[in-house]
Amino acid sequence: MIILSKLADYSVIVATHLAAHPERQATAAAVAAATRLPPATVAKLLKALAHAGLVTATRGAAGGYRLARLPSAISVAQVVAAIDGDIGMTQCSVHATDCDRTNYCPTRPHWTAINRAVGAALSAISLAEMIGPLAFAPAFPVFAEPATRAARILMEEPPR
Amino acid sequence: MIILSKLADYSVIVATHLAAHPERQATAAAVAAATRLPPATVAKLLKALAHAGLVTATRGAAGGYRLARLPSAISVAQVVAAIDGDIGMTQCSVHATDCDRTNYCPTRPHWTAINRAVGAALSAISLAEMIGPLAFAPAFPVFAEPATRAARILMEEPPR
DNA sequence: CTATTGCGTACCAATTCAGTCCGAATTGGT
DNA sequence: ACCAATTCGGACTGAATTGGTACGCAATAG
Repeated sequence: MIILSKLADYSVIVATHLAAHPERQATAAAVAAATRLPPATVAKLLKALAHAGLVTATRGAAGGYRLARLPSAISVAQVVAAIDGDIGMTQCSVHATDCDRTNYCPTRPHWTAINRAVGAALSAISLAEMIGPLAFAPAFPVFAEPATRAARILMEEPPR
Repeated sequence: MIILSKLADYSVIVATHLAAHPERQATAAAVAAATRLPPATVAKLLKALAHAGLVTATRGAAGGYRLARLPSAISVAQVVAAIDGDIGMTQCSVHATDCDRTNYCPTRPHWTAINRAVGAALSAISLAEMIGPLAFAPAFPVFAEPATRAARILMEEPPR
């Protein structure tokens, strides 16, 4: 099970690359060369990011892309959402009206809570943090037996 | 962007239904009728869950399915993994060898950390908790500006 | 004026996904 | 001994989504 689409994955790589070199403005081709991703696809991604307002584009010769804000002010969730749309675990959590089971489905409120948690996890990490070394280290084994409290999901930040 | 596949979503509903009625053993058709999901699909899901050892199947007349363990000992992550395979945010976090960018991709360690966090979030919730009322309530807005600490992602459990 | 670069859209190929069906194996009842 | 009910384990198909490309247009620097 792969949660992020390939394009969303790429877009984070592209955005992180821009964040790593904030001084110069890079063309789509240059970013593609640096990240070794397909040029046409990178161009498409940068267009989408520009549309979402995360990067600014200057046209014409000597044009290129540049982050619209500081790397610390752009979250991974925003980059992913620019490509894949809203984050949600299930069908009914994205467009709730489509699910005719809404009334008698007991799992729905839990899904929305889980959604919020996952979305928050991605919102909590900025591009600046993606460049640097690991800032946190969750220690839970992923497939452990269920813990008693869902609140203890992420770990404390280690002492720096 | 929808994170879980429809089948994984259904499988949680099916498993939750079994967890809600642990006394009787239900046929695939009965579960399908109760959940109003396509019968053939429910049968397929139950097969997969049985293969993963989460439910036990008894064949023959008066056969049916039953949870293999107590609802509190089965996590949502296990149900999802039985259908969709391992949980991972990106390609390279599931099968790391395929990604030839491993060496120079600075985002990879962060993804693995995020993966663990999401997997832990799903592992922390058992089927028993999916039946009952909400046990936790994350209060973070999903698309807020990135917080400084990724560790503060999930909220404290509210006083019961 | 021309080369370069982004913009928008349309398009194609391939993979994955949701769902169905069928024969075999197993068990309970008559 | 036989039959009906039910799961098991495949294969199979049709559709939807995704990844990736191509092309014409607009804008800008030199």
